[in-house]
Amino acid sequence: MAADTQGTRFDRRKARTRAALIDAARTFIADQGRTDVSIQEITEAADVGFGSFYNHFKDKTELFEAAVETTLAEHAALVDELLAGYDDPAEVFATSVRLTGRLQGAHPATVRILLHSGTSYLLSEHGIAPSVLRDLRAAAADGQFDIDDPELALATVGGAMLGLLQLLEARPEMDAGKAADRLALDLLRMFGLTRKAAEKIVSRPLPELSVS
Amino acid sequence: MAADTQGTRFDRRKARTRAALIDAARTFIADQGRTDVSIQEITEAADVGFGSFYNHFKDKTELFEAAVETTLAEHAALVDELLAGYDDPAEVFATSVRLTGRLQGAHPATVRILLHSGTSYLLSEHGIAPSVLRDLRAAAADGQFDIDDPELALATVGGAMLGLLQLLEARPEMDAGKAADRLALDLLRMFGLTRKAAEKIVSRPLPELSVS
DNA sequence: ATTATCTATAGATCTATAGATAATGC
DNA sequence: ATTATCTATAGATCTATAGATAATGC
Repeated sequence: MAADTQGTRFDRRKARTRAALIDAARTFIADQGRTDVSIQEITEAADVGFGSFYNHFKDKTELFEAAVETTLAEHAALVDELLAGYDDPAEVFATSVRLTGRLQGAHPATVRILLHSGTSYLLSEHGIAPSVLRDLRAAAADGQFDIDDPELALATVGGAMLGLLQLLEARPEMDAGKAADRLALDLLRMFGLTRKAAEKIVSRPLPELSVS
Repeated sequence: MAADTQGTRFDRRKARTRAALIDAARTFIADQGRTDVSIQEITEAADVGFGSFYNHFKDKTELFEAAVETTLAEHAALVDELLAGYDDPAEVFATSVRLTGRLQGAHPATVRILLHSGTSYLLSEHGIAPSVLRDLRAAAADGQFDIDDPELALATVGGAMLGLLQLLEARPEMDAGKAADRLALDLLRMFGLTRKAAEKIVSRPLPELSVS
């Protein structure tokens, strides 16, 4: 069997402990929305000795920051992978929105964690923000999108996206795909496309989002 | 002198203590982004005896919820008052966005608290959500806005608004008024207005936002 | 007389560390 | 030999309550 990771067996054991702690932290955020659990509860949930916590994190804040950043990174990696085949910036943008709006079924914990972090990570290096910003700049540069300030556009669409996820959490009976597609359409229109042009982009087939 | 409030002097004293606690809680959120301060720190900041806390709140959660709700209510009252003279739904909507984007100068603590609460209050009864929803429905009903699902529209614009506030927090050198007006324009366009029509609405004079 | 406020404190909880144990490297 | 893990615990902190005090109502 191949090793899970690079490095010695020692390193892998260490990484496993760290991952167990981060996973426990993520579960507390996603299931209970709480970050004020005791370190003891965390190590118990991670099935790890209490003292091991301090081998990896200075305090709880550091653990929860790592947990959120890990989640953002995984989300970004997922979207990146699914969008590998696309290259038109407007389509890449619209597809990111359509996919993220459909995330709840396959990755409910990720959605909860994104919502828990609120807007504080909208401009973060760790999530999809950098690549979305790149797409927005590209679409603005080739004249597809009418954008004045790409960072403002990024903050706007990121916030709107969180708003959609929040609504879907509150209204589980809603059709998430329909709502996500509508948001994508609205955002394209916000960038100056006609309804017709936007509909065309939004009705293209989506890559498959599989449960992990 | 007139009493601050209805009720007996007893009631007023009680209300003052409660308000001091809520104010202390708001200051902790706004200045430090922390809700994990001890009850002792809170009562000290409020200059209130420790035990008094329990006359008003069951626990810290209850206090901080009250603090956020109070802030949302004040924000809604402020926007309501400033918009008293307007009646065209599209203009009311655009003006709400333009004003809230300019909130930071006059009410920085309010902005911090809105951001701290993230998207969780986007659909709350206590803030401006109910009246924005009303405006969106009205604008959709008379054909000014192309909206399919008013709640989706509400979540979208609320999230976008939070995104703007987050960006302005991170980039204090930005021109808040310009950014807010641009967001208002973009959102109008999102609802199907042409750039020209949106510009016309967004260039109307604003009511004055005074520091309180 | 009533009720909110305040002070003091018991008991619970929580953090951070020290020292022992176990796993791996070389 | 080295290093992460684990267990145990001292000391700090924190919560919730009890009981005393002070302000107001009638």
